Amino acid sequence: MRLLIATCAVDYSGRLSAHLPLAKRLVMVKSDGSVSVHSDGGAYKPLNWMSAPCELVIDHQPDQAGLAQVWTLTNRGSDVLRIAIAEIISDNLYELGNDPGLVKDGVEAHLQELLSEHPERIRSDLSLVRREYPTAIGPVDIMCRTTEGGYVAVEVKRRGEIDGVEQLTRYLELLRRDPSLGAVEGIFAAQAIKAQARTLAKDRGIACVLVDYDELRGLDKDENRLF
Amino acid sequence: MRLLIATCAVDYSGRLSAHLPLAKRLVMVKSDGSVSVHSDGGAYKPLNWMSAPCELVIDHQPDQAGLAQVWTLTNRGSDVLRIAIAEIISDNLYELGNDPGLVKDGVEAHLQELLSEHPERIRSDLSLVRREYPTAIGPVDIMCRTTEGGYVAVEVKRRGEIDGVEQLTRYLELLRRDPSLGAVEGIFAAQAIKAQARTLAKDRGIACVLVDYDELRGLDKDENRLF
DNA sequence: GTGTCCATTTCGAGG
DNA sequence: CCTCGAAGTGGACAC
Repeated sequence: MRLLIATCAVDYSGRLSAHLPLAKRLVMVKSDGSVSVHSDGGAYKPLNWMSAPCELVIDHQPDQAGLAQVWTLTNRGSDVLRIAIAEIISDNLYELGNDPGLVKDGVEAHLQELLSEHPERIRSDLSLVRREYPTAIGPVDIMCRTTEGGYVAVEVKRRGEIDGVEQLTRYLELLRRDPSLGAVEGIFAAQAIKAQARTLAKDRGIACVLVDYDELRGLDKDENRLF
Repeated sequence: MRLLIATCAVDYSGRLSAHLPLAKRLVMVKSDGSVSVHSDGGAYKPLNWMSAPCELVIDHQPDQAGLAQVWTLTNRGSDVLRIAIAEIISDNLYELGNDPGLVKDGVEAHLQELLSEHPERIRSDLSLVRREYPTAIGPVDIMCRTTEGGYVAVEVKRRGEIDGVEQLTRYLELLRRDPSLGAVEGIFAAQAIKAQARTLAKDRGIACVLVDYDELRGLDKDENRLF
């Protein structure tokens, strides 16, 4: 990784056009060739960048007065990132090696997995038909049956928002056209559900269920302990 | 901005749990207090981070053997980022000052602006009623009338995807309940429209129109040249 | 402050 | 390889 602190102006032309006037910034060049230009504020997102794969050409003798170097980055598309460097304050190269990578826990996939193993936690009368129940417009997260024999389509989200309700509505529309299923209920299950999503769900006759990830995980662990 | 190259392990606990085993990485501390941990690959997104506002506490005498420092970052929520530093390879502080900021051109707002100035480019029989036409559930991007006097609601997207069709559908549902408008058509306009979005739009009786930003911008420039 | 929607989204999984 | 959905999305703007 190469870390350059420099006074520079940046122009990007591609999916949009963007310009950065001359100022002191960090230019990060990763070993895969990708480049990002950071200011000393804002979140982690750089002001400008070029993702790998891309090609870097450095002009050490730019025509324009006052410029030390001009970097031109291009990729397969028509994107061009041009970094005009007036002054280099520092320039360091580090050998970091490959990163062993991030381990995540607690994303939607885990929630869906735990809920499908404990459908009674969604509603006491439910049993699992299958996860990722296929339909023409995409898979229903969890398909269940009630003790009465009716079908229940469950949409799982970490955060319940309006688009999740829309998604479940589309599935229900389709499933209810299938005469082999009979009546199909809809349940929207999430760790937190926004008021507007809750309102829309109610309007559509969809039940909302709040789920507790930590509790579900605990349940799972307790069960495994029995063996 | 402080740039630290260090062998470190990272743990995040908050909206999810994540762990990074010991490896050499870049730790970037911005002047607003935010911290991000970067590997030497991937896109610009860091492996882990803590956004401002947050608080950093450094333990210079950690109990655990082999650790030089332990950084603990906390924010208002219950998020905790812990960076266990085994070895510091380099540590530099730079004074970058405030960034003058980015100037962008070509985002959805510009597309909407250009289209509302040239509604005939959406469909030849259209004239503008108004941009951001207000409804109870949010503004319609562009509202037009036909030469016949019918209304047409236009949803503008840079990239046409399924949620854009859903959004327009909600607007149309509402607008069609308004007896003062009469029949209301829907048009989905975008620089590119995905197959699934196109299919859903067709199913909903919504027309799709592809627009060329460069051509529109050219049109706009030509027109201005006349004066 | 809250809610909504865009983004050069990035990232990962699945076909 | 592309397509699709999730994200600790972040950020901007309206209400």
